Amino acid sequence: MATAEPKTPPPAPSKLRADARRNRDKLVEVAAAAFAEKGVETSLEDIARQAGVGIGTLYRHFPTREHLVEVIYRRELESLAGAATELAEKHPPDVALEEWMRRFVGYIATKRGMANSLKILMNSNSTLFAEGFGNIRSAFERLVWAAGEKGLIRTDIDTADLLQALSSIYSMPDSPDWRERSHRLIGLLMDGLRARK
Amino acid sequence: MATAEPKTPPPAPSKLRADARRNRDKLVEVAAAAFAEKGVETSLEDIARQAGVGIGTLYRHFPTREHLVEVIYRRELESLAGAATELAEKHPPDVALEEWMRRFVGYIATKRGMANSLKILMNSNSTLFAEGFGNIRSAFERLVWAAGEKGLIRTDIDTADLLQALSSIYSMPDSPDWRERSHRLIGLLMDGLRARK
DNA sequence: CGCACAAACGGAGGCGCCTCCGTTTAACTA
DNA sequence: TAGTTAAACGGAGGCGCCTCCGTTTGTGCG
Repeated sequence: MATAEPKTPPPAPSKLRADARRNRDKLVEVAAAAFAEKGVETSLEDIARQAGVGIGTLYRHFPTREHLVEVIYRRELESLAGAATELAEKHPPDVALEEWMRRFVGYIATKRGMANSLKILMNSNSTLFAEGFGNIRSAFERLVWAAGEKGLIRTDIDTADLLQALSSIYSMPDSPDWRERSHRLIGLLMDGLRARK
Repeated sequence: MATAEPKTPPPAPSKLRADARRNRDKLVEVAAAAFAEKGVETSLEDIARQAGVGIGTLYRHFPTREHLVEVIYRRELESLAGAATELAEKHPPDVALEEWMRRFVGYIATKRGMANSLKILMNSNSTLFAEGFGNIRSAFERLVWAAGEKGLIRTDIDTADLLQALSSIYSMPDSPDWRERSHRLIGLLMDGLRARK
């Protein structure tokens, strides 16, 4: 009988009054930090408080928790894809690739425990994900290709395999030395990639 | 970081003090009715109130909402399987079969909207389901077999197919005439079963 | 400017979740 | 029957969710 209701979609992005825009941006910023630090279960009232707005304002901008999560998720995905271009400009291709992979695992590390919310989103809005993941994949492929082009890494590898290997870090139990472990793994992969076949 | 915690399992069934046993039984009874009528989202405080116990008592017996749902779910599954035997004793095999199918459909109708809670349960406790469904399947097979034995229905049908057909009612949109529709469908299936090949 | 008014704000209030702990009571013993 | 005690009770209280609506404010217009 009572299945999940669609609710009204998040408000159209443009044509907001100046104060509304300001508050919305502030909320997004605070929420991103809060989710990263304390997980998606963070109290929305806390987020509103930290953003210096009333709880009503938060709910007007993001009618459900999932709407907010979606916006943050999307933003991070975009910034990750964008980082590829930026890194490619500032570093040699292989270094750019390695650094990007580190950021990638850092990103998915954040998403542990978010699994539930993400699943709900995936069902209700699967285009978002196709799109987001597509951007990530092509950003990654550009980096790999550039490094291969310069002869810095081998060219006979399947980028999908590589991405899968990185994603599998998701299932590593979280321990204090988590970051080191993942960096070692990435180092290992890079050595493999640099090895002449 | 913050994934779903296991919590302590539901308290062992036996060796309860008399009052505890009474309260537990009453809670189960009330909860079954409430879930059936208003869905799994029903307020637990309401259930406690209706059962005439404090909310603390409810939580002592069922540390999480899922624990309570599981107990109800299991109970209903058992009673459905048990009904097969009972019906078989009181009616001709084909009538017993038809009536049982109606009950089956009525049962799964209750579970709409419960999907979420059930999924959580399935992940955490999959043996429960294997067991429960196994009982249902064999109860159903007994009925079909008995009717076939007496020559009341054909014997060349696959019970799994039939059960699947019944389950598919799950995806029928809920409308006021839902029950009639499902009964008509069952009638149709029965006619098919009775038809000499 | 100053005005009008829709847009946006914000927080009180109602509800449900869950925990904690002082009080009650069933059950066992002498 | 009275006494003891561990088991069980229950509800107050703290927190978070979300809605509703009276108040404030940005914006466009004369």
